[in-house]
Order: sequence, then structure tokens, then C-alpha cells
Amino acid sequence: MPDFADSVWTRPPRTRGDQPALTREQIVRTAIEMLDAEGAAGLSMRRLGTRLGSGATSLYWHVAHKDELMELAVDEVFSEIYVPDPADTGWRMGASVLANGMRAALMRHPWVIGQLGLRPTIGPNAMRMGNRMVALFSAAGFTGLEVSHAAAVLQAHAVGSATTESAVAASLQRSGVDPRDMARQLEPFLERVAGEYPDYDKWRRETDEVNQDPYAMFQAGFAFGLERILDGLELWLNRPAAE
Amino acid sequence: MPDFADSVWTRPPRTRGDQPALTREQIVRTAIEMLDAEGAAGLSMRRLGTRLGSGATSLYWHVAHKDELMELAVDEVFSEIYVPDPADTGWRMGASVLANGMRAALMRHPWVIGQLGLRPTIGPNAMRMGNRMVALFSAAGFTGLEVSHAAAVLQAHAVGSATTESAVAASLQRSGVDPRDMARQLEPFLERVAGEYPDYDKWRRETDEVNQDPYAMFQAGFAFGLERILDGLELWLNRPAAE
DNA sequence: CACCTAACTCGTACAGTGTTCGAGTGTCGC
DNA sequence: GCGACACTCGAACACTGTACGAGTTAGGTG
Repeated sequence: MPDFADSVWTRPPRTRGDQPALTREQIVRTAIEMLDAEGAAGLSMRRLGTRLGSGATSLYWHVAHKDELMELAVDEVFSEIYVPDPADTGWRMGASVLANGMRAALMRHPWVIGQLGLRPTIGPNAMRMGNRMVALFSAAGFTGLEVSHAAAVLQAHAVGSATTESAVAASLQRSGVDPRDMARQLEPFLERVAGEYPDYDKWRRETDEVNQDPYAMFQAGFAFGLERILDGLELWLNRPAAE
Repeated sequence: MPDFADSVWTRPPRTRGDQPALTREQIVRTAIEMLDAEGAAGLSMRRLGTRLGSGATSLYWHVAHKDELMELAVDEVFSEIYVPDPADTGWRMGASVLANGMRAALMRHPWVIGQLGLRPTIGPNAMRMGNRMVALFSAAGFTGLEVSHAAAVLQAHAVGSATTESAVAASLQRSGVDPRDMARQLEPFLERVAGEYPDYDKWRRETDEVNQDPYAMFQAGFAFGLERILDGLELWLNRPAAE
């Protein structure tokens, strides 16, 4: 029996008729709060329990394991991502809004990134998003598997970009360095190893001045890549029929 | 002091003149073997120690914490990624080889994906790769920040695609389902929720027959996206000077 | 030769983790 | 009143990363 069919999403949450003190929604909600505040390493069932004013093991009535709780939390984050209706904006604008929204959600909840590679995301909110993505890219003119390929390339851009950016963000936050000082702090290290990476060093010296705010740079890089991807998709849609 | 400057990469490995039983290289190598075989959750310092025929705490002489060991392991994987010389192949082919190689390395060592969001990868092999990427995209005609933006969009495509694919691969492996049976196993679940995701369901029925082998589908999706991205980058390089 | 110092190894211990189990409590329908 | 169900939770188990300090070796110096 594959874990697709027998997962959180099939089993209905156990609840009583009245309102019990602990609900699955409340557990997931506060878990997300803790994850946002302290990262994946900061969430333990015991700490979550005490924060909810209950014993740690009480949570296991509402959730099978911690993994399942993480799965629920990830899907909850997916509900924050808005996929425009193609009739409203046209596909290109819609895809752009989707990609930007996905990146923003991942940066608000960076712990999600580490979860994405562990299991497929087939929760209701992820499915809802998939459904709307199909509508968006079908309306754009993609057919068959190209629909999912087009959706996948945008999703990959958002996830991949957020991965790199959140790595830097986490490091900056841990070290308490002001982002605008990062380049300065990094300089001695780069200076020391410059000889071994000549092409990189040359490029670094040329772009040094404009390269000060890392977050602005990531934002610009994401936008640049997104436009190139959308250009490439558009080119494909308008390709000569001969092919 | 940011953790950029004071990290594994600055501190030289402590060794004696002769060949001690335990070396940093050996530790990292067997750690990677265990990670490949059992995933990130399967590696513990104690198990790694016994596998090396030594006490668990002996490892802490060669490595500061487990986090540092993971950092070393990730950088070791980066050494497997080949970045072509632009003089050999031209930039488009070079970029394609790079992206495919990166995806392949991540799929060989899926545990790396979960590490990428935690800290920036500034190990020697990652730096070496960055250096060669700068050379590649500079030769292509990109200038200034566009060099890193172009490199970033390809890296994001590889990382993002590998994330989705490794999620499915992990789930398949855990459940022991034959990949070619996945669609069949998933069917009842999708059938049940079909009503809630009409666009998705319609698309699924239309593409059903061709959609059998998930790995082939991911490969095709990756290749499709990569070509669109390269098209988009090429379009940008050839843009009219007016802009 | 003795002796010292540095390079390592490792057993013990501590605080914390996810999770199981079984005993408890309350509330609802009959 | 009573049985069944819906929950809560304390104790316990096996496991984790890692600090500490004592132990072992080997090389160099007197």
C-alpha cells in the first residue's frame, strides 16, 4: 500500500461533537508559528505541547507522527499561494504572479523548503494549487504534458531561488550581521582565496559596487530569471507550426 | 563575526605527521555512503563511529559538530558536478551540461537537497564551481550582475526540479511501489477527489496514457524547462541594442 | 635513556528527542 | 445507570548530539 493512498489526507480528523480543547487546526497553526520563529530544529512535540497548554503526548491523538504534522503544516503554507485566473490577467501575468507569490510564501516560511524534498505534496491546498495551475497553463495554449512541464519550470524557479536565498538569510540571521555589511564582512575571506578562483574574483571586483544589498540582488536575480523563463515559454507557444 | 569567515573552510584539518586511523576525508566519505544509503535521518554520529570501527566521540576531534560534517559532505558532492569550459562547447551546450550534471548529482545524493536551504555553500568545491560558472556565462556575453543571474536561474532549475523529483522518488522507495505502477496505485485517490479539482482531472484524463513512467516524465519536464530557459537567455543576449 | 608535550581515542554522562502504552477522565446516547 | 467512545497525559524506552576528562600513543628534546 503506497503512502499516497494511506496518508493524512485520506483519514478524517477525529473530533468530538463539541469543541475539544485541542484541535488539529490549532496544533498546525501554532506549529507553523514556532517553525517560523525558530526553524525546523526549534519545533519539538514537547515544546509544542507545553505551548498549547497540554501534555506532549496528547498531540498524538490528533496527529499520527511528527512527520504528518509537518506535512499538514506544509500544505497549510500552500494555501497562502495565489494562482490567478487566466481570464483575469492573461497567462504571462498570471504565471508571474504565481511565481512571485510562491517565492514570497517560501521566504515567509523557510522551513518549508527543507520539507519539499522529503515527500510529494499532495495535500488539499497543494492539489487546489495544481488544479489552478493546470487551468492557467492550459489557457495559455499548452497541451498535454507541456502543461505540467510549464508549471514545473516556474515552480522549480521559485523553489530553487528560495533555497539559495533562504540559505543566505539563515546565515545572516544566525550571525546577526547586518545584510548591508555582508559584502564587507565577506571581503577578507574572498581576498584570501582570490588566487584560486580568478574568473570569479575578476567578476567580483567589477560588480562590487552594485552588489551591496544581498536581498535586492536576489530579488533582481529572481525577476531576471523569471522574465527569461516567460520569454522562453512564449517563444515556444509562438513557434512555427512546421515543427 | 559572521559564520562565513569562521567556518570549516578556514580552519585547517588537524592531522599528525603520520597516517592516523581516522581522517577527515575518510569520515566524510563514509558519511556520504551512509547518507546515500539511508538518507539524512539514517546518519548518526554513533552509527558512523561504529561503522568506522571507532568510538562515536572520536569523530569530534576531526569535525566540530554534525552540522560541519554535513557541510563537508555537501561540498564533496559539489565536486562531482562538471562545469564545461566555454571554449570547448559554446555556452549553450556548456550550460546544458552543467544543469544536467547538477540535477544528476542531486539525484545521486538526494539528502543534499535538504541541506541547501540551511546555509550558503561556500566550500572549495562550490567555489570552484562558481568560478567556472562565471567563466562560462561571461564567455556567453553576459555582463555584470547578469552573469550571476544567468547562473542562478540554471542552478535554480536544477535544484527545484531535483527537489520535486526526489520527493516522489523517496516516497516510491519508502512504499516499495514499482514506479510504473504508481499511476495505477494513485488512481483511486485521484478518482475520489476528482470533483474538487475539475481542471486537473480533465487534464489528467487526457494525458493519462503517456503519463506512466514518472522518472521519464520528470526527465522530459526538466529537459523541456531547460530548453525554454536557454531560449530565453539566448533571446536576451540577442536583444536589440535599443533597450 | 627519561621526560614532556601534542595528537588523538573513547567511556561516561547529560539534556533532549519521537513515540508507545496503559491508565485515567469526561461526556454522550441509550 | 451504564457502556462506549473521545480524548488527555505521566511514565518509560530507545535514541540523539555533544561536553568533559581521563587514557593512550608517538615524536622530539634534554
